[in-house]
Amino acid sequence: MSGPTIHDVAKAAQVSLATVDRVLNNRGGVSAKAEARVRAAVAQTGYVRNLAAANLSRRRVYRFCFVVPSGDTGFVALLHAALERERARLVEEQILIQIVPTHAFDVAGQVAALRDLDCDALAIMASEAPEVQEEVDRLIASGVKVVTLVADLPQSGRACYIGIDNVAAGRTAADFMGRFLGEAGSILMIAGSLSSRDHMERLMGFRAVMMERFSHLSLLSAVEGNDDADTVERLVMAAMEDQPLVGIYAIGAGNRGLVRAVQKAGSKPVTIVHELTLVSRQGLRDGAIDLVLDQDTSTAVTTAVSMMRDLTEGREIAVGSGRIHLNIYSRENI
Amino acid sequence: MSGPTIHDVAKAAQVSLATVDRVLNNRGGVSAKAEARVRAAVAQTGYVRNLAAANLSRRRVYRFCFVVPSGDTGFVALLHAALERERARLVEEQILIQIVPTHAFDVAGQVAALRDLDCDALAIMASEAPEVQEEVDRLIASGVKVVTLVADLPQSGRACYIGIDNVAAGRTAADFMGRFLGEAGSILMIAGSLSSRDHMERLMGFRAVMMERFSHLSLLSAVEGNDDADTVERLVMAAMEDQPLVGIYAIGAGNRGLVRAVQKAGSKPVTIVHELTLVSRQGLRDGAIDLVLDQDTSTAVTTAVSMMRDLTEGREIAVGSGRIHLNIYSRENI
DNA sequence: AGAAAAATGATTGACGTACCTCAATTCCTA
DNA sequence: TAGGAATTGAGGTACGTCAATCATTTTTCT
Repeated sequence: MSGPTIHDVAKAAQVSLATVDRVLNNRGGVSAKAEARVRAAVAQTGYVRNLAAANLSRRRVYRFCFVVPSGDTGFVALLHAALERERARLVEEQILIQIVPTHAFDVAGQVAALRDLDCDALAIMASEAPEVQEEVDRLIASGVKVVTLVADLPQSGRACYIGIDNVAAGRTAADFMGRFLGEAGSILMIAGSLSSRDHMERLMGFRAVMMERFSHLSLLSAVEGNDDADTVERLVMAAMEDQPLVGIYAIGAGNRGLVRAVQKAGSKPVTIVHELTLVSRQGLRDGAIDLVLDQDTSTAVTTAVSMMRDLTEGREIAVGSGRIHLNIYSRENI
Repeated sequence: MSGPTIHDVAKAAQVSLATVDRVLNNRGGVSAKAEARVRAAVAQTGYVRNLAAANLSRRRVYRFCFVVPSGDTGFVALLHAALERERARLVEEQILIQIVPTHAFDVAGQVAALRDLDCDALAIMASEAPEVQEEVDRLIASGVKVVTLVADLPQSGRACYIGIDNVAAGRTAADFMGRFLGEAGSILMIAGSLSSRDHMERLMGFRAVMMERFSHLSLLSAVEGNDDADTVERLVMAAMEDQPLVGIYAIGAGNRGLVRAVQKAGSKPVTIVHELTLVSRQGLRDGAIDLVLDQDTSTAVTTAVSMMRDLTEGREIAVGSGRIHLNIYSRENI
C-alpha cells in the first residue's frame, strides 16, 4: 500500500540498513561500489523518503518568524490576518509561526526585533536601512534562512524576495492608464514615500511606459502622500485646482483620502491604486477607482512559508520563484 | 522544544493515555466527566495532534486522482505540466497523485475512466454529461471525495468547484473591451463550443456588461471555433470580410489561428483571449493580443490538492474557497 | 604476513500517534 | 449486595526514519 522504504532499498541493493542510511544521509564511510548499488536500488525501487517519518524521528520543528509592520487597517491588516490563518493551519504540521510586529518606519525598533530572534527562518518586511540589512546579514551568518516579504532588501544576503515585480506593476498601471485615456491631459502620481524602493520602482515603470507609448499624456511631478489619507486628499485637491486631471496613479496607502478627493472632483479622472482593501474595494464599486493592482497577502504568506521550508530543508529554490502574481481588479472581478 | 503531546494531556487531565486516546479519536466508552477533563486538558496545554506522526502511525497514504483531458498544447498541456510538478513534490509527503488522461469530448471514455478508480479523492475536469455526473455520484456514494476542476459539474454532488468564476471573467473581458474602445463598431465573440457551460457563462457575462454599459458597441452573434486554430482563423477572416471589427473576444482555444487572422487584418481590433499559453504570450508581445484572461494551472492544482486533503481529512471547507483568481495579463506584466 | 584503516552489518532506542488486548476498578441495577 | 456492565488503566506493537554504538569483515599499506 505505502511506497518502498529503506528496508526495500537495502534488500534490493543487498546491503544492510546501516549502509543505506549512510548513503542517504551522506554520513561517509561507504565504498564507491556500495554507494552506487544503493543509489541504483533507490532508482529501481522508486524510493522516496517519508518526510513525516524523517521529521518525526529527528524531532524537527520548523520555527519560522515573520517580522512585519503592525497596523489595523489597509494592507498590513490583511497581511496580519493572512498570517494568523496560516499560523493556525500550520500548527499541526509542526510549523510554528511567530509574528513579530514592528512599526513601519522605526528602524531602531526593527533592528531590536531582529536582535534576539530564535528561529530557523525569517520573513521580513522592513525598511531598507543599512542597520536593518546588517542585522539581517548577522542572522544569515548565524544560520537563519531569510526571505524578504513585499519590500526587498537587495543589499542583504537574503535568499529570495517574495512579492510582486514593482517595476512591472508600474508599467502595467501605465499601460492600462494609457489605454483607458483617449484624449490628452495631465496625470498625477502619488507615492507613499519617495525614498521607499518599491514605490520608486513602481514610479519608474509607470513613467517609462508613459513616455514610451503614451507621450500625449503629461506627467506631473510625483508627490509624497506619506501613506496618509488626509495628506493624500489635500495633495489631490491641490493638484486638481492647478489643472484638470485625466488620471491619478496612487502608489502607496491612504486611498480613503484619494476617494474623497475624486468624489468631489468635477470630471472623474482615471484612477489606479495599489492593494485591494476595504476602501479600494468600495472605491471600485462606487466608480471612484478604476483599477486596483494588488498583491495577494495570502499568496505572499503561503509562498513565504513554502520558501522557508525549502530553505531550511536545504532544497534548491528556483530563481524568481518568489515572484507573486500581480492581481488586477476592475469593478467586474472583485 | 516541541509542543505538548498526548502524554502531557494525560498528565494534565490525570487520566491514562488510553482514555485520552479514546476521547481524541472518539472511540466511545468514556464517561462524560472524564471526557470533559480531557478536553479541558487539551485546551489548557494547547495540544495539537501531530499530523505527521498520526499519518505515520495509521500508515495513511493519500491517494488522489486527477481525471483530466489529455493534450500536448495550450491549456491542457500546462495543466498536465503543473500536475507533474505537484506529483513530484508531493511524493515525499505521502500523497500519491494519479493522473488519468481522457479525451476532451469523449463522454464514454470519461465514464470508463471513472468506472474503476481506486482513490481517496478525485479531481475531475470532464464533460457536463448526465452519464459523467451519474458516475461521479456513484463514486461519492462509495466514499470518494470529489472536486471539479476548471469545468464544473453543478448537478453532481461534488464537494466543491475549483476554477474561476466564468461569468465574472466574461464581465471583466467586456469591461476592459469597452474601456479600451472609444468609438463604436462591431465585436466578434468566438466560443470553443456553445454547449459547454464555462464558455456559455463567459459569453453571458460578456454580453451582459456590454449591454449594460457599452451599448454603442454592437455584438455579432457568437460563433463556434471548436477549440481549433484553423476553424478560428477561418471564422475571424469571414467576419472581417463582412464588416470591420473593432474587437474580438475569444473564449476557447485555437488562439494560434486567431493571431494569424488578426495579423492579416487591416486595422487591429482589440483582442481579448483566455488562457496564457505560449501562443497567447507571444501574441501579447507582438501586439496581436491585447489582454489575456488566465486561470493559473499551478494554483488550480495546488488548490485542488489542498481541498482534497481537507476533504479526506474530514475538515470543513469554506464555501467559495475553490474560487481561483482570474489573472489578467497585458503586455507589461507577462 | 601482519597491523592499521576502512567498510559494513547488526542492533537499539527514540520520535508521537494509532490501535489493540487484558486486567482492574467503578458503577448501576435487580 | 451480588452480578453484570461500563469505564479506566497499563502496556505492547507498529509506522518509517534518524542517529547512534559496537562488532565484524574486508581492504590497504608496509
